[in-house]
Amino acid sequence: MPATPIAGPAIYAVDPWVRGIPKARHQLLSDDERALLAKISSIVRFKKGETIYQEGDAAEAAFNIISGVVTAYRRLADGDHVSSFVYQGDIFGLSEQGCYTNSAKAATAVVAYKIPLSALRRILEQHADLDIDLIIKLCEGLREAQHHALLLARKHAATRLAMFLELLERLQIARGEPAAEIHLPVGRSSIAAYLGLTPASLSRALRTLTSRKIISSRDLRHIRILDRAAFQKVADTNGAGP
Amino acid sequence: MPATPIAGPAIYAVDPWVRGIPKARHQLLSDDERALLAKISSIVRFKKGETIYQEGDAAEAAFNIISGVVTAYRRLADGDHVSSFVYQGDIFGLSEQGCYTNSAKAATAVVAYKIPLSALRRILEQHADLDIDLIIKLCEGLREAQHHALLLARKHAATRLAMFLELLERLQIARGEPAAEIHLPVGRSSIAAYLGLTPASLSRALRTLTSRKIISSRDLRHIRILDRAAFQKVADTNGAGP
DNA sequence: GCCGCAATTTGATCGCGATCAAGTTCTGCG
DNA sequence: CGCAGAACTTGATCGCGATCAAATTGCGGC
Repeated sequence: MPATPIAGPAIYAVDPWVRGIPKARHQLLSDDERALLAKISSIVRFKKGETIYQEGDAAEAAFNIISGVVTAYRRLADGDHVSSFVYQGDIFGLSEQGCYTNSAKAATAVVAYKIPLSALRRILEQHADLDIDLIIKLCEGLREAQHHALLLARKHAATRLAMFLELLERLQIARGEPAAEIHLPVGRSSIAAYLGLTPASLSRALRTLTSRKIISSRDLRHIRILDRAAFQKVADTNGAGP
Repeated sequence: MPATPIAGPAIYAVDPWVRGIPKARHQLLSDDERALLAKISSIVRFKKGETIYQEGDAAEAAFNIISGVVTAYRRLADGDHVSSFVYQGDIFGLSEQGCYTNSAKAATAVVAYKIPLSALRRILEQHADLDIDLIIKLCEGLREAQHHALLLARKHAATRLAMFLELLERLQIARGEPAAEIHLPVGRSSIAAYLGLTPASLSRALRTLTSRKIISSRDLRHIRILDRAAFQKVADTNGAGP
């Protein structure tokens, strides 16, 4: 009975409830676990704009962000595709057959734990608790990737933008930050690359929502939702997937 | 030092090499593990077209496909978005806070293990090996979802189609099936829903590649690649992400 | 604060996929 | 085998985002 691989995100059944006792999403690691990880990992710093690793490099370590934001992306013949914005507490450094499967660069100044893969392997073999927590993190990542695909399937630029702003707001709330205003972690072109739009189209989409008084922006990095009902309508119904 | 959640698929550093000894992707579970799972799970069957569960239902079980193909999708106001086609050996039934996060229906007749979540929890707590295997499966699923997003970021219909056919071929090879011809597991409209196209546009994209002698189709479910070089060009360079 | 460069916005035009509608083929079932 | 309904293909038109280019704004360094 040979089992076989996947055609898609075919996983799951495990989430923060898996252990019966829900953990807050932001507090997956216990103090003991943190101590353990700290012992085997070093702290590294990156300047804004610095490349952390590139697709195809030999993967020797994973990273766990202490502060700052990292952009994970793939370099394509015709420009980059941003696959995610990685925040404080998140793990990144996905590898396949010993090589990184994407590139990563610091969107802001970044401080992170650098965890050698060899050490990580050892830990995982012994520490069942950490396994579970990693599984939970993976499920979150999987859901995020699925959400990204859902977003990209939307036809209208304004809908994609609204879904993205919704996501940022949700994450801000989950992090316990004030959410009256949505903070954009990166510049327009990176957001456009995440949304599958050109910077020009993104700009127009912002303009559309702004002129309809659905959102307003204090500056390039801060957006406020003025008309929640209209906003939801744009995010939900409009711009249908075909 | 509060850690925080994600803005994307922010995971990884773990893959089938994680234990030092690579496992074939299709043989993640040892015989012991299979026996263990078999003991706690029941075998269920679904007829073609039958709904297995729906988004929002209380999640009581995960599934592991023995044979057949399942379509995982989300129901949207304006039509469905297919998030993955799930094959033999894959696990599905992703839940969040006790409810399924997507719907699933049988694309063909399906036989599957049904694994109650309560049992799965117990197993995972005790069986470290299974954890690792689940982590690997999750990483695969995550990569698939990221690939899906990459595909959906492409502008031209023909490029999306070619990337999808490439994926199917890769999976066929991984499963050890002959790959001279690509087998489509589902009908046109499901493929269109996966590609973020209308059935009409998908049909036209097929026509384009066919008339350019890049592919040929024996019938609605079998496609052959005639001109590999041209095919790669369509899949890689053309239809750039913005 | 001022300079220079990069990022963003705006404008005009074009092309591709959506849409709506009408054939055509496939499929299941008596 | 033939029928009925669904799935798929094809056609004509429209709209939105891409594209290319120019104007403007924001930002780092001094």
